[in-house]
Amino acid sequence: MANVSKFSPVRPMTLSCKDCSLAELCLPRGLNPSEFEQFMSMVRQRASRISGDILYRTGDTFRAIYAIKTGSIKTLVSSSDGEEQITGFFMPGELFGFDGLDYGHSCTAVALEPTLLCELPVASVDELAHQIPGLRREILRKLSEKQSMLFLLGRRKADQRLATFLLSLSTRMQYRGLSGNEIRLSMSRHDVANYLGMASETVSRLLSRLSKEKVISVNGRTVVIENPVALRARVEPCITPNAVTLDAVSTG
Amino acid sequence: MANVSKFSPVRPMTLSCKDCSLAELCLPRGLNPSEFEQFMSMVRQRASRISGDILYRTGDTFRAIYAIKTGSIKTLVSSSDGEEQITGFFMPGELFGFDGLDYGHSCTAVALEPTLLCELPVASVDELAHQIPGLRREILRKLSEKQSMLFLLGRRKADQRLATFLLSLSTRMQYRGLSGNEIRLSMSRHDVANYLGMASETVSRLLSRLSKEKVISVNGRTVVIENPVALRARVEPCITPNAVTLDAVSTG
DNA sequence: GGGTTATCTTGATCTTGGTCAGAAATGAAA
DNA sequence: TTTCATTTCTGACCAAGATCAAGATAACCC
Repeated sequence: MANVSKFSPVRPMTLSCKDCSLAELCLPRGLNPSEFEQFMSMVRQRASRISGDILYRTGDTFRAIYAIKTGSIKTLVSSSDGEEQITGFFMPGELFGFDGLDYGHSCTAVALEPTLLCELPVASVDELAHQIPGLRREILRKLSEKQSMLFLLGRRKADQRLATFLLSLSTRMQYRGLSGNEIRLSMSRHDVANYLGMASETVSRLLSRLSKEKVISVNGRTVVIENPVALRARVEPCITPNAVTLDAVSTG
Repeated sequence: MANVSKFSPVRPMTLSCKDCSLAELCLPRGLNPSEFEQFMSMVRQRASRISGDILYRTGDTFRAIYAIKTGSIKTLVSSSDGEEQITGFFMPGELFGFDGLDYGHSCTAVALEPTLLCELPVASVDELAHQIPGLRREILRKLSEKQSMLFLLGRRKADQRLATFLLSLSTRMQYRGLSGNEIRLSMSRHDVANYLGMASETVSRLLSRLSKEKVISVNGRTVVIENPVALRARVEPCITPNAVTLDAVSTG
């Protein structure tokens, strides 16, 4: 699968985190001014011109935490026989790369489209924790997010999983100031299916069904949520609002 | 569900971690002597006389990390309509309680049998990280364990999930010096099923089938692995040895 | 543009495993 | 012991969803 080419470093540019439109999103919450300065001084940029580029692979030594500026990323683990499990999708303003903070990366990170990243080089967990205390909380948040995903995969039917997924994407878009009604999926049906533990045909069928029921409208990889209330009703009988978020679920 | 009574504190006893037969197991790896002293001085004990006792609930403020001395524990999350998802089982020598290190416990922890715990009071993550650096690694390990469980629930059939579960229990028993051939399940079929995302009838049927095929023998809650090679063969075509461990999978 | 390839949709089966129901086993209480 | 409750097992049935097999679209490349 995927391209073997790597993300390329981009010259620092004049850009500062302070001026970045995503600053409110991608910076860890609760950094004080001096922490912020420190964070900023460390950020570098990397870019992938095409989709399929690999940022890091399973086993690579941990070197940095990443924030997405434009584009999107998937993280995945693979088994000995080549089977893959997608463990997370990441959108602009989201942080990832926490996987394998202890003994090298446990995931592989792949660009889903041309993508621009901000990279925060970190040599070790200790350094990370010392330099940016706010990032520690981010790790713990990811730890507790696991439960949502276990719940989703273990206890929910295919249609509920897909509805939850769409709502999650929508919520995450809203978080970065967009309406969240029109979702541009950067991943294939196959990827969605893999992530949600079902067949890609099932994803197609469920999207068609939701479309026929006027809950959403689908045009290629663009999904418009026509009736958010109805969509939410698909998951609500079972999952608490809390467990529904699914935001950036992954250890990525 | 479950008993509302709480675990009771037990007077410190003369016991020291140094003399504990589980020291090698439950102590975080890589503590230096001074860290060890510090760890030891903080440990208190709690006990549950009966099964069903609740150690902490979702929402409770985080106060301690726990190590199991005897007995076992399950951790679970529940949705608004009372549905429960078991997120982990913990056996003697295993650490748990990391869930909700940031904003209070995200799980509920319930005794599966009379259980004796060692409690390591920790007021906050910061304190934890400062006082016992080795514990930080433990948190990260749990973070990366998530992938195994996602893989298992998302990509594996019911029989593979059950086989993986049995092998995980066996491995964990071996880790504490037991043969791991004879497994005493402290949890009900219902709990196993819940954890693995299937119906309890399916667990029964699969156990019967494995028994009929002479891979295991089942007597109530005691499972003897008669043919470890055959059992391993059920999961191996698909999962890497790495992903199979499943040890104490949970955020608990 | 036209041809090629990958992705997506839809239909037709078939299998896995869930649900329902009742029997058997186990355990706890009197 | 007898009774009662809980857990477990097994069978019968059914539905969700996987798999197989074409087509239909869309993306890509010369």
